[in-house]
Amino acid sequence: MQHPVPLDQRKQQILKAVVADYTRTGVPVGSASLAVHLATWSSATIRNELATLSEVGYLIQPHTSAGRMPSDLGYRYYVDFLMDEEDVPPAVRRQVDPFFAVLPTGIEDILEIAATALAHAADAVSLVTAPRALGVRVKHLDLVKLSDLQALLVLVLEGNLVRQQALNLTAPTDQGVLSAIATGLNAAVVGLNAAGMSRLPEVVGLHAALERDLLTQIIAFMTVCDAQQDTLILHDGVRNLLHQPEFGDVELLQQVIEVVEEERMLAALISAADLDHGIQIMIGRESGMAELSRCSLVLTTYRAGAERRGTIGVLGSTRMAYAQVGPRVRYVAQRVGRAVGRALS
Amino acid sequence: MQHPVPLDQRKQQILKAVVADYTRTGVPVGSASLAVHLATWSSATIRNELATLSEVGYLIQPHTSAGRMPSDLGYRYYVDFLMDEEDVPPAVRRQVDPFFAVLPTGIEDILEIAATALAHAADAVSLVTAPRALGVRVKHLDLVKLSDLQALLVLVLEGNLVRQQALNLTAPTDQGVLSAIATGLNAAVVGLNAAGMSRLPEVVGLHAALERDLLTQIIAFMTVCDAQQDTLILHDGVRNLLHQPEFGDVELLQQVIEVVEEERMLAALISAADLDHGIQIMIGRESGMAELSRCSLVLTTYRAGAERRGTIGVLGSTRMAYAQVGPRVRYVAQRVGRAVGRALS
DNA sequence: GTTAGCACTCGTCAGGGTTGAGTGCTAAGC
DNA sequence: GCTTAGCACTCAACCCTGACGAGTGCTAAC
Repeated sequence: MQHPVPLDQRKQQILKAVVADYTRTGVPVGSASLAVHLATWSSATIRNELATLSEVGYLIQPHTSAGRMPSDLGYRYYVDFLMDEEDVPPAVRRQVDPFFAVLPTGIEDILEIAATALAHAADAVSLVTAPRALGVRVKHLDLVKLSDLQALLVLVLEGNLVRQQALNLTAPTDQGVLSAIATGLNAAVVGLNAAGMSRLPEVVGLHAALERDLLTQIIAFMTVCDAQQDTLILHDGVRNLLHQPEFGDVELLQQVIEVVEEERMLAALISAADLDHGIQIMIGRESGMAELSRCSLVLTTYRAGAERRGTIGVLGSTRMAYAQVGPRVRYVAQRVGRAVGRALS
Repeated sequence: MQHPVPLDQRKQQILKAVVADYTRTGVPVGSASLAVHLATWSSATIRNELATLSEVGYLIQPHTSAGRMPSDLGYRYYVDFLMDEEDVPPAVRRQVDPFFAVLPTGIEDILEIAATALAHAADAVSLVTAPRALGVRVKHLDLVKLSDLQALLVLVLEGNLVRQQALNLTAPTDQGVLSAIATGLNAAVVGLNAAGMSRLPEVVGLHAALERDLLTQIIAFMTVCDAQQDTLILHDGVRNLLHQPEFGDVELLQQVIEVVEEERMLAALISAADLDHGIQIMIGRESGMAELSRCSLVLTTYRAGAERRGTIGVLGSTRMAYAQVGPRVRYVAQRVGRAVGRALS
């Protein structure tokens, strides 16, 4: 980010008032209505200041005889220096909490609930990624006979993520043998991740050949699991975009929905976020995606158990109430983290 | 359905032409343009016939000096008596098939892929439900220690659906005992559904009390699984609605998207479908949902393995190309059935 | 430095006339 | 008796116009 143009006290106050007004009404705001709120100065004075703020690029004017609205840069200045975050109102808490009151069985359920809750709370499109479990370790495994030459692998991963996969058998094998192999493998692989498993010493014993073969398939499957987890992104709340005047243009709406429905694009977007600083706000073109030039993203991480983390956030109009949305995203993130942590024990 | 008003050959031909034209252009069609396609009669003759078709309710006129468009009833007549289903073109097959070429691991993955594939193939919103597995039987179960007073139940159900749930233990129990109990339970419950399990004879033995308690929890969980499965509905392709002129009105779009995003409403819709007859087409208000009065549904079932079935279909504008959509839904349904069947072995 | 006053700009909206697609009706033709 | 050419009529869509008003920039006075 470039060094922002410094603003004196009054210009800051005016910029803040413009953001507040425009966020509320969606209509470019003029000097007269500002003069009502900021009774200290006349509309003429404010007009002069507005002109300066336009010159330095914090405000834009759709046409000469229109009021001003904040530019991406103006919002950036607002978010960085002027915004007073608002507490999450009790009404919203009461709306969110019930979602997490019923304890769902699987992680995926929690994430889906989180998406719905956040969409409601922030009145925007919510985005939720699965908690990253890269290189996660095995807690337990089991083999169930499917047919003569197929067995179902059931993996319980650290964090109680359960994954299943059909494995091929090199020779007809009955359930007794499979159970024996499962017991043997359990003793060997518990606590290992894919990398650790590939460094295991040679297997010996009665069913060594079969066991070796299965182990290879298991390692391959775990690698696939690792890769898949990154791309799971849930979303909800597309309906929330529709009642906003800026999306009255169907063209624009279409572009945004296309991005939201295309998981690849969302993944790119979310991985571009720099989430080391608690909350990341990407305003308008800052996301680097032309389709989202009129949209902003507010993202944060949730932590579940020992530092396993996923991303959660919202995508909405640039004209969103940043002062409200940030805290709400954090609030839901905290709830999700707790729920996921609990589900993973 | 009421008895439709019978139509003579020429009226049928004209109605069919109106549907074809209107589906293609989205603009009410006039007698002159029909006279080009149906060169046998002059525009005046066609005009007389159009008047009759309007009188009996098969066509409607947005205003006096406009052309005609099919009413819900008109589409119903078309679909029931006039429509010639079109083969799924090779281009569409080539578009759908790759989705099912990579064999995904879980049922949920297949369903998601199916939703995406169908959304592409039918250029509408796709809807997919999980295969019903009501009263499904247990194939295998396992218990993994989580903490002193908690164990993770891993259930492999018939059809290789894997479900997990944390269970409470009445006393601290270690993995060895849990494994022993799991082995014992496996012997007892394999092949039983929830109902069968509740009729099991009293358990006796070393860990009888604990085992009884766990069994109760397992039965409760299976009942929950049964209920949940019905409500899982995936959708994709909301973007496809946006480029259709009838959804240029954001109001309308909003209502439709609200229904699509609300799983309860979708569930009600799908359960209302009468799917004994291969494919079910609900036109406009036939769905009984006011929000969807300008939409149609084309639904069918897919079969996976031994008669386990889910629902798959599309939701689109009433002005959809029924002759193309039906076969495409069936085509994807068949692919999904095959894929699910294979995944369930 | 601030502000009242004023001329100016430009989007929005309502009114009015024109256009053209499409109709219903009638009377003539086969 | 069915078909069709002709014609008057209807009405949405479009464009043009002028009034309106929100909002500006500039200037001069305080």
